[in-house]
Amino acid sequence: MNQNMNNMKRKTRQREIIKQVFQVESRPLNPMELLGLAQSRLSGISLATVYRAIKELVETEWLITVEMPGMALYYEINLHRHHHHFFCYSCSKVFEVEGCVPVETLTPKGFLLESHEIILSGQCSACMQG
Amino acid sequence: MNQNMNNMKRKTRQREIIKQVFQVESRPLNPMELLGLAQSRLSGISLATVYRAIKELVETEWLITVEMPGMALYYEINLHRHHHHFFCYSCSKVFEVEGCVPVETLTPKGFLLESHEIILSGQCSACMQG
DNA sequence: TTGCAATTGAGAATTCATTTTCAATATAGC
DNA sequence: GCTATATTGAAAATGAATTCTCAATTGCAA
Repeated sequence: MNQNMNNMKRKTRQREIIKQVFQVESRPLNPMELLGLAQSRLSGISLATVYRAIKELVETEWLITVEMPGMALYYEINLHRHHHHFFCYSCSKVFEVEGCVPVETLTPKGFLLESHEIILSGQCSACMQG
Repeated sequence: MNQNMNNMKRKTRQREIIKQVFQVESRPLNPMELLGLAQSRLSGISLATVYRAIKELVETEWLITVEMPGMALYYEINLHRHHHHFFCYSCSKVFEVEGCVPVETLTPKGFLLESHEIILSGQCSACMQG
């Protein structure tokens, strides 16, 4: 009878916590970072659940993928805003960077520029002070 | 007696061809691209040999690593020149891009910028014409 | 040419991120 | 509270890139 329940997404403690972590941290996270942060709120949470939640949240576009060169994927809340990233060599955290620069001037002759990515690296302010 | 031969690097057909391919293509190559191009010059060449040669050439700094977001590593001849890259969505080839833009203006307050990476993406001139 | 260590090819092994399996558990409609 | 089923945790399985193993081959000094 209750056909309406088929394939219905349920609100679970794990999924709520995973979204909370992204909101509280407000920076891109990779699956292992996310696992650690989620476990500090609910110790039993598993890596499989983290991956499952990420997958769903990317599919619904609540999260977007951040590809950092040479690293596992990071994910961040989809803010629908053009921006770039800063990678900290000390703590390996990734941060959002606002603004942009005129990269189209670099496009080689005859090439069509469709998108671009700028990755700054160095030390974040927390690591500079530590 | 002949201690001098210990650990000596030998000049082999395979290694010469691998270096030639980088010089002729003059763009970053990943191991599979390199294997294909090398095999067209010497059909028996194996993937293990390609990886071994890359490893040596990176150690001697004849090659440098190019990390493209979300992709296997690419390698390019070390020209000791600051530059960036263009990734073609159609043919997946990576090209060197000359010049730079003032990215330091993007650095968040309190952060220390040590290096940066700019990756342009779109279509290369060959794919635009095809 | 000879001898021997460096190098090679082929495939097995490893590594690591991610996905799947499945029995146990928990959510939501009744 | 009861029930159906979506979700979970734990561990096994997968997939892809890279490294290793080892017997056969090759480069090079003598």
